Amino acid sequence: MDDSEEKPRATVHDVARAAAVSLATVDRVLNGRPGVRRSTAEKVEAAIAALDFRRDLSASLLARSRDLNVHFLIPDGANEFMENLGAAIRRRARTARTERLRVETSLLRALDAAGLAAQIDALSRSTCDCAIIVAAEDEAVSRAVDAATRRGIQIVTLVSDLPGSSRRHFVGIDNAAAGRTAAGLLGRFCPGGGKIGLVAGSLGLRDHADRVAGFRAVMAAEFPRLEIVGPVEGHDADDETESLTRRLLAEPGLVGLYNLGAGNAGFVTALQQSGKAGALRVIAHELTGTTRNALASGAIDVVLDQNPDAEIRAALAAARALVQHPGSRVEDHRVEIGIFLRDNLR
Amino acid sequence: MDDSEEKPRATVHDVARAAAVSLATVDRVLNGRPGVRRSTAEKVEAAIAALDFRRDLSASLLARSRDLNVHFLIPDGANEFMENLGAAIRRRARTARTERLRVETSLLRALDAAGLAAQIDALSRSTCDCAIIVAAEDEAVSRAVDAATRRGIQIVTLVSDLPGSSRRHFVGIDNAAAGRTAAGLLGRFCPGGGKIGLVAGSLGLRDHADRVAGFRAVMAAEFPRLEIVGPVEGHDADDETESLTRRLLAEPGLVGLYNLGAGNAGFVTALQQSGKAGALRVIAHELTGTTRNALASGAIDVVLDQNPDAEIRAALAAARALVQHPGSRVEDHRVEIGIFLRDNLR
DNA sequence: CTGTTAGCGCGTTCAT
DNA sequence: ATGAACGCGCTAACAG
Repeated sequence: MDDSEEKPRATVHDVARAAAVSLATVDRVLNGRPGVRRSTAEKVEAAIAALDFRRDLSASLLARSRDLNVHFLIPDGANEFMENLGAAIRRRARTARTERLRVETSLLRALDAAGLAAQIDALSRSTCDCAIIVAAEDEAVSRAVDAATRRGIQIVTLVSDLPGSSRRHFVGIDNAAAGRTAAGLLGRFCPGGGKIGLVAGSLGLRDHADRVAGFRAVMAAEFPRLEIVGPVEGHDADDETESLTRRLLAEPGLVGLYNLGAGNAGFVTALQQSGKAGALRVIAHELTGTTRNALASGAIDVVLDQNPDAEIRAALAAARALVQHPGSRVEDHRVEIGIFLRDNLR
Repeated sequence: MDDSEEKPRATVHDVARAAAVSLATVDRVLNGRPGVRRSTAEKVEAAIAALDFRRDLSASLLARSRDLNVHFLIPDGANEFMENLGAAIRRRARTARTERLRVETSLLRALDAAGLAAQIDALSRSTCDCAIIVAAEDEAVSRAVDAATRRGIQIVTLVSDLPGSSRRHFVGIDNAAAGRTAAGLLGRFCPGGGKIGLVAGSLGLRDHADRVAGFRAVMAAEFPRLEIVGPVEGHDADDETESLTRRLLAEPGLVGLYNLGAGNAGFVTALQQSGKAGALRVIAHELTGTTRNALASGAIDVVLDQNPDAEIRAALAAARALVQHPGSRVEDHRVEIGIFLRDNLR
């Protein structure tokens, strides 16, 4: 009825004995420090493999009387989502101290690639085991990531990926799936057919483009009676989003709206003022004060959300794993898309 | 730009010094072992509070050269959900060994309260720090939980709560919210009005009753044009659920179906054979092989899911916290309700 | 009842 | 290039 027996884990002592060397030598090999002959190193590697040795991270941190240092580099309050992300980090940071985890956060000007690259270059191995960054694709940033990796600092990308670089891990949602889901819901919400208005931030942003593509694919395949109007591009700014939304709302035969970008405040304002709030089926992204209120009032039906807490948790778990096994690859983590109606607001 | 400074954490040495006693005495107080005078213990407690001391769990486990022992007591393959839960435990158990966490699992006959109580009574403090149990409400089980708690074993309830007992923590979804969400979606799916059929396992089960209540509340408040038929009770058995569903499907004017219990295989069979699959809007619970296929084929529109991995993760986190701070209360953890269409299947 | 001490698995001087 | 010895925060066996 119970699980099987398990043998105790191998320790550095076991490895040292098996390789016929001292503990210090094993430690040097383990941490890639110099001062060990090629042949000796190989004996140790062999012993490690043979015994399936895995270092005990906790004991390691204890011995160094040092915490695991993780550094977040994220855009400053560019929008409510980033603010929520920051809040999630602070929440986690408090309980993290108990687990010998120390998280530092640097807020950077949004979209300042050069500044971000400089910050990454400034990271030192002695005060930072792993950096978790939110970055737009950029050549300078990729180079900084590569350099940091060579210095032994693990890099994890969050929310938006940096495919070309040597980042060790990505944490974020599947944006094409988010777009598909929005279409699946709106299609079922509007069985009578009609027009659906699309509001984006910028199609130059990878995540926005992915959402549009997913949305289009499902609409075309499953809901031929619905016609897509747009997308318009509000550049994630409230005022621009508001006026564009206002124009969309004037479209005759409009039955639904999908805002896949930020700028929700402007979006909701236009919706309320049109007098059509509640009569149209509406989907937006990210749970924030604005969207929560709109859910409660019925102006928005569904919010798709990338749960900041889940993303932070996944990123920190990845950080731990990477620091513990600097060699092995940790597979990317797609965070589940949160779907919220007023009925399941957390 | 960075976070504030933080002072190093207090250690047992600090506490011993502040209370003017030895380490051993501090340790005795910390672990509630006998052999300490009342007055001495109070001095130590005071010092602990004053220094905001928190024991280092890893160091503690290291010193005892012992893992954190967590014991799962769950129903055997009563249904696909429980199987998924078991699979999630096994998945987690593998990576857990690295973190000095040892998980043991006992599978029990479903709904055998006496058997469960006996298993709990058999738990020994020396081989089990925390038990995580899935239990229906029962007096004997509650008593066993209380006894175990007195023996120093932390008890966490999973999926279904045991409100009367001294269980230290509950992990599960908000079932009323799940019911509300189903209503919110079906209501929007069927703007033309009509009848919605309700299929339950048993209204004697707390979670099922909660779902029905939530569903009813939202339907009454927001969708007066929809009429509820049922609930019928299929007792989570496939054959019974199938015949009851078949009867519901004969109802004239039916536009939607909500199966809030198990027995999905029977439910889907009835649906397919009626020839109405795809024409009705349908919501069910728990992602399983059956429901995944039904989502893909279009027989089911939405599946509400309590993510087993998330529940296991939350339960283990609670176990850790409880063992680390046996005194303090850890607030219950409501797992988010997963909402899946064919478009965001993971 | 209370204190002393060795040691858990690992990292780190400091010798050799 | 390699090893011995001590300490990290905590527990436990043994003295007193």
